[in-house]
Amino acid sequence: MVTIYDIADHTGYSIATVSKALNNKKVSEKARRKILDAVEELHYTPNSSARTLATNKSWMIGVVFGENLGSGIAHPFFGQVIEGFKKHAELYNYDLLFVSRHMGLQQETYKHLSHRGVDGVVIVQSHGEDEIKKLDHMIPTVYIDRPTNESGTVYSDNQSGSRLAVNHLVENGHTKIAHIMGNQTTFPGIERATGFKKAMHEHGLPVREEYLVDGGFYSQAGGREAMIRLLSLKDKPTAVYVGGDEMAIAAMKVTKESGLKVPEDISFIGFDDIKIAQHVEPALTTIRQDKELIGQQAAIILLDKIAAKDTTRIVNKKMIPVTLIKRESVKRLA
Amino acid sequence: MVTIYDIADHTGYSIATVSKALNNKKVSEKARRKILDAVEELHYTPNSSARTLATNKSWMIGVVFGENLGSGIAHPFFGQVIEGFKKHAELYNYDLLFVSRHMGLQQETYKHLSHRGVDGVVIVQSHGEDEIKKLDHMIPTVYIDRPTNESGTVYSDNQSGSRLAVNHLVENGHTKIAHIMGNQTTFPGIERATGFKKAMHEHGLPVREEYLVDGGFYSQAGGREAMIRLLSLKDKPTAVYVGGDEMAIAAMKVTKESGLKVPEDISFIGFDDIKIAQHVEPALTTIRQDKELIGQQAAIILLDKIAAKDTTRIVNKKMIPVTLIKRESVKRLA
DNA sequence: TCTCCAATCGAAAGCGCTTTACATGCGCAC
DNA sequence: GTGCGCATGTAAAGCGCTTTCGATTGGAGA
Repeated sequence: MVTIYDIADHTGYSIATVSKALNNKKVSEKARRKILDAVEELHYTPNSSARTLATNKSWMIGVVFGENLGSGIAHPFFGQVIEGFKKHAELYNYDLLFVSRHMGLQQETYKHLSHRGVDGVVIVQSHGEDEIKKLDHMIPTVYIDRPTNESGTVYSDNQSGSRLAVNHLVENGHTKIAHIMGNQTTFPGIERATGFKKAMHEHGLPVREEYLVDGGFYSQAGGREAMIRLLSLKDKPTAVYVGGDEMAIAAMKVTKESGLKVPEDISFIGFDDIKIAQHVEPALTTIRQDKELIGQQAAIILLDKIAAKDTTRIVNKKMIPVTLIKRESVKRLA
Repeated sequence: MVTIYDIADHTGYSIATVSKALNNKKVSEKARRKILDAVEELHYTPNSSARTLATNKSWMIGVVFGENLGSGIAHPFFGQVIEGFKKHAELYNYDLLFVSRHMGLQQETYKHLSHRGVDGVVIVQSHGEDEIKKLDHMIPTVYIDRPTNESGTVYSDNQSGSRLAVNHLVENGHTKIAHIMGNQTTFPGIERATGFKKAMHEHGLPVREEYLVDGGFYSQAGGREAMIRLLSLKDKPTAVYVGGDEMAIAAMKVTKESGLKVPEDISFIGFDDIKIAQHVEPALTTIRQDKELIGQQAAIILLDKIAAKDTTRIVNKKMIPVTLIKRESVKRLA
């Protein structure tokens, strides 16, 4: 391994001067030139551990996926969010460190992150595990899809999304509208359900108890179960607003299996606009979350925090607008 | 920041003893106990940079996505592969470092990786960019979906996949079979096309020039273009084997748009079995690559290399079996 | 009681880099 | 010729940890 000592020997300068030349500090042009030439010639590569040790700055950002996200990196929603985050962070020369979480306890994850000396942390999850809050006292942190009063966070405007969905349904003549909710301990689940109820009230529509079913943690299995419950009702809804595309897709599927037609008999609106949404039959009308933008904004918040050595405990929340994507799963009622 | 010096002061032992206790080296039970207690009490967290500097071992594995993979982490195929890789690497306490590649040149990526001192590198891409080979002389490396004579690599048994596809089509009475190829500078593209030709020959079927079209880099746009060319033929194929699901989905879509029925008029088989495949209409019959397994096997190879300080230049290639997933996009010819 | 050995611990060097505080040498004005 | 200030370079300490090798200790055996 070639070090600055080798460069120093080779050029006749001291290691201090070499270090300065490499860091664009003040040295004569002549020295800089000679040193840079030697760097080239000897194939010198700086050692980031040594630098981190000396400067206490790692240029790494830790990425933590919540345990409930089984698919991790490959998650259809959060994967894209992280990609958006990464693109922005890269511009500022940060690398992303995906830490392992098999140690189980969040407590351990938090220790691990500080062990690694990351400059900041982005946490991707939607519920529970408050233990990790401790992190924030130590390392700049930004949360995605999860509110917090201690830190930065970015999430979609879930309530407006619900309103968009209900409005669209009402405009198409629907009044018997059900809602398959995401788990009610998750932030998006709660917000979307709340928005749904508000929007129904705004239209003077009743929120019927039996039209409000829990679909669990946004999986197809959960969506399927919830829809089955809805289908077993004597007085079925004519439209259902589903708080997640995966659930919505499963819900559509099971209603088709039951012999009903989508959207002729029952209309559907999802939430997320994951890639699959446009490919199912009928193509799913849904509320699109801007995943790239969410990731990017999270990166912006985090980098700001890092730069500011933010000890001021500023709480920064960003709500990202959502849009209605009209496709084929909603039918106008005669 | 609390260091081993603090622990040493607090317990009365030297930093050497503290270090040993923390690393399960030989110290008395009494010392170990006192030290571990102090660690707990003072909330000591080791500093990985210092340790890496001293041991020359970072416990990080660098992850590099090829530039041609626009979607990066969110890629429907490679995202899952990396997730499989991660799961295995985690078991051995490695963290994954996704390095930024905006610096452009592979040359730079390679420097960056050695700058970071990662213990190993996994490269995810399917073509070109040979510059990165240099890496392998420095850092243990494993490639995914890309052959190399210098290193470890894992990929699916593409040729067998093609055979599976062709056999299935032939069994269903098809003889006029076209192939939309992945770009012929990519390894999977070449292999699948080769396998296709071989299989056709085995069945005594001609490989017609105009039935072999290039779909480019596995995108929907490319698949669409290629299919349009096939549809413009006077003598159309009755089945097309598409070297990638994204392309296949687009191809099916455009033939439906053209007024033809799938699979009644034209049957389709894809390759990959990405998540969307089962949701399109008709559900796509395809050759499934075992993404988790590919990732896991890549991790196994890499960790072996790292452990062996492999200077023996062993070339380790693993070919992962593929399976035919029958769904609805292939129709038996009358 | 004395010797000797094994077990246990610690001093110190070193990993590669940054940074402060100071030394050196130069040109310039007087 | 003297003195001054400035530009440039360097010595050395320090970041937190590992590891070698020698010092110390306690106890077993004679």
